[in-house]
Amino acid sequence: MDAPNPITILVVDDHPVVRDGLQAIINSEPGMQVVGDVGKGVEAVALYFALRPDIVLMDLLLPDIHGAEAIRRICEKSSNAQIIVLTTLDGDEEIYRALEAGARGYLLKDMVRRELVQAIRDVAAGKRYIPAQVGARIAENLPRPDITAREIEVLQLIASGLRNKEVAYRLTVSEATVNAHVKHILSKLDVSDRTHAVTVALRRGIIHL
Amino acid sequence: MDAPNPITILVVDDHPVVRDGLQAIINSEPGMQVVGDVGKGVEAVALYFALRPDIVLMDLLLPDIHGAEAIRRICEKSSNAQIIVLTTLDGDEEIYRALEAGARGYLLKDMVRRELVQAIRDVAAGKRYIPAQVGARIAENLPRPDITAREIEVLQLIASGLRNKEVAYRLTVSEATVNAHVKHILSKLDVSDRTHAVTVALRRGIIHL
DNA sequence: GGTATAATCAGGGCGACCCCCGAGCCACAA
DNA sequence: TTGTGGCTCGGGGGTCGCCCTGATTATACC
Repeated sequence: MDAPNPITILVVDDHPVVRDGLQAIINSEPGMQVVGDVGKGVEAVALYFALRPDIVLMDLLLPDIHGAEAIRRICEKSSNAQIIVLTTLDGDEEIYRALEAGARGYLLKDMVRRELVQAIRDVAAGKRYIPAQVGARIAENLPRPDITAREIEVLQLIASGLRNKEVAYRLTVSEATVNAHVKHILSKLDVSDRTHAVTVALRRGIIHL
Repeated sequence: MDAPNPITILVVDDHPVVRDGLQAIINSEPGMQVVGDVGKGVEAVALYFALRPDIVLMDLLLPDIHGAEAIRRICEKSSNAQIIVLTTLDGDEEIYRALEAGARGYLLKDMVRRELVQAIRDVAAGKRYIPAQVGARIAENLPRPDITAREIEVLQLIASGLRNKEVAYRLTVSEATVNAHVKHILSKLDVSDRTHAVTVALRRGIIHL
């Protein structure tokens, strides 16, 4: 054997076909090996501590909890965990949340095989792997738009078609307060109406359908 | 050999990892074999007529043209083409457009291996394969919401944050006309404001970000 | 203790949105 | 021809979104 210590990898993705694809790519590469794969977030956390892999490939859209939350739970107890995010989402907010949670790398799913292998080797070696495509996006929009948790609540309710008065009732505050939140949202997202605010927020991953 | 005539399959998906996963699943199954894979729509059409596979697995989100358009181009010249749509999208409109274009099956990407194999065998045998999850969605919302092409234009412009007056200018019509279109859109989508109309349209795949 | 920010609330004003009614033109089908 | 439906356009009126200026609490940070 040429690899005394192959890189062990845990694959987390809710699509079986993607898990198979990743296994096929990784296992055909010398020096790395998939030791487990799972489709749900909580199971991923449990499996991580059972297997202690060198690398975790983590999708963000999982059926139970958000991938960033799974990353946070892992890094909370094991700060040296090396996790690479692997997703189709390229909204700013998703990237920020994943990196904040402790991810060391970020891959978009339209990557080619070479990029995946390189990312695994880089992160396994202790480096970070942020592709130019993603890095540029972060550099562009800094400073991060500091949308408040409360503002996101309002945004989500607006997206579901509620009027300000209805949002106010739902959040048990006055309509004036909702007006203020909306004003701040429009300002922070640099748009001039609530509809555009919703589409921008969706594009950035601040809210979801 | 146990399979004198294995089912030949062309895989169309813009994600290399998904193509690898599909190959891994299919080629490990007796009686079927991937004979080609490609990531773009126009190349898929060309490759179909070069390879003449029994089955095409077609993603809808492709970098160049929409998957439904690729299906249409194939079925135009080869009406007996057997195409299975394979996508993460579950909006009504996407399903309708794909089936109208000539697709014989519709699979969501969170399927398991068994479903994929079954769908291939069914469609190769001349049957249709519409999973209950998708079939129910079609049954629910029938009759199909007949949103007009013009209304979709308006919807798309509204989603990008334009006011009715700006939409009118962009389409070189009067504001009264745009008001009428908006009224019809709200009625057909069964919502009461433009913001909700946009989110519903996004969910149904009528428009995209 | 001073500063900053988030979250809460109020009144007034203007324009946009949405609904109601009406209408004519055109293409296609029965 | 008649009918159907899409696209176009107008007036009037009520509601709502958004802006403006102001304010008080609470929390966090230095």
